[in-house]
Amino acid sequence: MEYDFKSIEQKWQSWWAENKTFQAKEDPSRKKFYVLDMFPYPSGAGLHVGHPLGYIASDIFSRYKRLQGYNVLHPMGYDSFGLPAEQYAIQTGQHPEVTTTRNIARYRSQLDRIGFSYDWDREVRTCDPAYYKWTQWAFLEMFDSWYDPDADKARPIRELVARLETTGYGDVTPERWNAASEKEKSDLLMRWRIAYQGETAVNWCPQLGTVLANDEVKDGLSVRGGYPVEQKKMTQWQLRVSAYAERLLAGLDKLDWTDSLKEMQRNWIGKSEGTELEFLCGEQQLPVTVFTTRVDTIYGVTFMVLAPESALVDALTVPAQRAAVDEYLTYVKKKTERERIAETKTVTGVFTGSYGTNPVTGEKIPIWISEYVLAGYGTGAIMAVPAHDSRDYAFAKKFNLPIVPIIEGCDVSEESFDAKEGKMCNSGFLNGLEVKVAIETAKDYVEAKGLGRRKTNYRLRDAIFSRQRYWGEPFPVYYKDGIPTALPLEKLPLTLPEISEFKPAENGEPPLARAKDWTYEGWPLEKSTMPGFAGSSAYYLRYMDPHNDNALVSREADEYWRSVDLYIGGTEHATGHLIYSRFWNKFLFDRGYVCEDEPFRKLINQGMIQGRSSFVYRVVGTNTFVSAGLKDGYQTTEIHVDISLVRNDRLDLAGFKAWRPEFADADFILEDGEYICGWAVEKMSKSMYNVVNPDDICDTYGADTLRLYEMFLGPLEQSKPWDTKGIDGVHRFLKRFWRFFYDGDTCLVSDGEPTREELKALHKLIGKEQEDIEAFSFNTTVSAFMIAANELGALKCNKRAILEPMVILLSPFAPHICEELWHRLGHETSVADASFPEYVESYTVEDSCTYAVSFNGKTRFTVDLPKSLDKDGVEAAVRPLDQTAKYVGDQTIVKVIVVPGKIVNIVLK
RNA sequence: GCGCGGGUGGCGAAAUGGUAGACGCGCUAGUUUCAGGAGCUAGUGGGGUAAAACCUGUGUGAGUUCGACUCUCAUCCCGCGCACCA
Repeated sequence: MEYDFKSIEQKWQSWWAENKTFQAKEDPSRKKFYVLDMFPYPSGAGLHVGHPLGYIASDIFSRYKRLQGYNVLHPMGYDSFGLPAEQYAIQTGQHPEVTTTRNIARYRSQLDRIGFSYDWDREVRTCDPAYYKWTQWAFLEMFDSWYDPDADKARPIRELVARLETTGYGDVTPERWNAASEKEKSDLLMRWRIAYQGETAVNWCPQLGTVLANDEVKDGLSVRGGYPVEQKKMTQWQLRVSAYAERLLAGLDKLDWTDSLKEMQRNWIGKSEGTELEFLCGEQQLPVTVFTTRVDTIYGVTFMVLAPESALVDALTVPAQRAAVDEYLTYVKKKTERERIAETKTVTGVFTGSYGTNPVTGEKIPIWISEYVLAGYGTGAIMAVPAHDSRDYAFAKKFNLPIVPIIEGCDVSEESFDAKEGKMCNSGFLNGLEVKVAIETAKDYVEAKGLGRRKTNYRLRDAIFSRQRYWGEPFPVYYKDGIPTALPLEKLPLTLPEISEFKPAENGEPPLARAKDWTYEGWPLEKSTMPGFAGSSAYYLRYMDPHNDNALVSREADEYWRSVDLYIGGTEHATGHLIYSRFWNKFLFDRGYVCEDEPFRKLINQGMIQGRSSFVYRVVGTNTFVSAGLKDGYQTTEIHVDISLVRNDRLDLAGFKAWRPEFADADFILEDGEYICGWAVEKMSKSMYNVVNPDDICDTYGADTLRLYEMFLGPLEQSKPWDTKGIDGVHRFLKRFWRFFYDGDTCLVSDGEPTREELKALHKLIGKEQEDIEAFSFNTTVSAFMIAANELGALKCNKRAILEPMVILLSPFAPHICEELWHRLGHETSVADASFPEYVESYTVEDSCTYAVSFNGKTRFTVDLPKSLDKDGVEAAVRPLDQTAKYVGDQTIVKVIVVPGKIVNIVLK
């Protein structure tokens, strides 16, 4: 019987499901390993061949760990709340739940065909009330907590209330607190709660009708849909992520993530250490605080700049400048975020008419307003040092403000000197100091004189947590006398009400305003819902204990599974999900609900798989198509052609004619009797006719081939184009592998003793597979299988003692064929429960000098050498021996290069 | 501007400082099969040769080294991230 992947794959997929082969159970007697994929958002388009790349890698790793004896948790679920389903609902009137359920079913059937070892009993869906009960619970816990900077962790809000009542906290005295009304108390507590309501500038997207978080906006456009976003002041629910900035930053050091991803998070958190200084400004001598990282340049300050949104603008504008300032503010306000970004090179600004006093020099300097100063960062006001800051420089040049260099010998006639190097001059007590020293000296000076203080700023903002949307978790909050009040825990989950239409209500309120009786005990419930990242922030915890109705995760389950050992997913979540999850987890850790403060110990980012589009070239004005190699002789238009009509860049002419009516009578100019298509690497999308569906690959080649091929394509972390033409290679390998066992219906497997050569081939593979899988180098592992097959094929080896371990080795990559062969070899239990073959190094040691070998690290040989060594050629006997490097005379051999028969080179130390 | 990755055959790619291009695709030749497809054998960086020999070759230039795709410096290009962040 030939390798019949179709029946094999179906058979074992059902068998695994029936036998619950991959069900994970807590078992304290066994070592655990938790392998997690970033769960997908089930979109209407279904999976293309790029989506499963990471899933295949994690599945291989899971199965590998299981063979190594670990108790593996490998779950899957769906991130099923979110904008696209709701946009679709608005357009079609279909309930998002309906489309979401349908999309999930499609995803599931696509995933099932690939033969993943998921424990589907642990599936979670973020839109399931039994799941989002715990999202709402976590929100209430955050609402019920404050960040205690002394303990450096979140604590119950009642502890803060107790302090406010007795000793006061911050600028709130006990007298003020105790005299405050309920409403005032609520407002005050919002200043400290982890989940709080507050007014800030938000990213408002009119087309989507909702606010968005910073990571949901890119280049002034919404990430979902690409609609323009504008800044707007609104009162919103927010999460105090900024309180965790330092811990989120410090925690990175302990994580086994790639440097680039850590760097992205560091950039996003944006720590900057500097100084805050007070300048007395205007007639009223208003103290204005500025933030700077370069106090050393204080003698070079020639003006100040306020952000247009700064609260001080009004007070510092003198009557004579009022009209000009108003005009400028109107101009700024009119601009969308996108225009602002596009025009960053244009320098704009206006003079307030006021002057401030440099606290160190006493000098009077003009105060300007400009949009290059951001209200949201630092204090929204800066001291400008045009000589040593390029933005200040551009501004000074434009408005003819003085530029005073304060570093010896620098030339500021053409551009500013931003580097932190050189010796200070024109700077009073700082003169002669190196810049780096001067920064510290100036900081000390300013603090000692009481002019300012050291201050650390972060770019990381609190997360805006409300969305004016329907398809998300409702906030478990109602407004009692206008005071935001937590719903009692026993009322959770607060389920989404049915509504008839998904558009915002006529009065501009969120869609939930359309719900009948959206109240609790007669009080109105919150009408916005939570954002997409809410449900994905703790899903990895829920997998540990998905059916628990009393807790997000039980203590036992949490203490057993602890945290994710390996997390695989795309890099697009670097500054969104991966920040929020870490924040969320740290919060739960602070409050004692989980035992690890970091959720994902190791993280791998799989690359994207791009499409490979094919083109035909139509000669302009005709219905004649010219082959790619000849197109230069004609004037042509490039037309995307469906890649299913193309094989190895050769066009299926009949298929092409049948594809579209207008091509039915197409003519072709061929080269060597064939039409060669052009190609390009582009994103996979329907409009480019380059989408490859994994189902189709499973139909023609089988899931095992798909799995092997996706791994073989190249390094996991690298982005690469999908090119179906290489797939035959791995498919051939599987067919060859099958033929080691069967020739037609004849079983070839014999019981003989393996030879040393055969054992060598096997153990080379075992060693390579262990090494490569641990290093996530799956493409070279697949190569190693092929090499082993070549070697064993040349040896005509059909011995059980070799083939049986081969089946185990291959099973993480190609589980179906291996399961089939495993059972045919007489086993009754799954190959997934076998043990990984033990590696014996001595089998792989070379016993002839066929290859170059070295003595450094892995020792393969010792060499008998004469005591006197001649660089140009040494006669020596080389003996195979797996021992460590020996001495030659009193010198250590560091390396010896050997080619057949002679020593090429010797290195001594 | 700052930061992080990368540049190796026609293509995807391998190479602890030690025979560069493993493995696969594609291509070429041979062979097998009624055929479709597939299988098997050999070859395949470039130049050179009847075949060898030989010369050359990992973006570019320098350096360290007996020896560099690999390490260091400079430079050019590509990808990604962050960015009027003071």
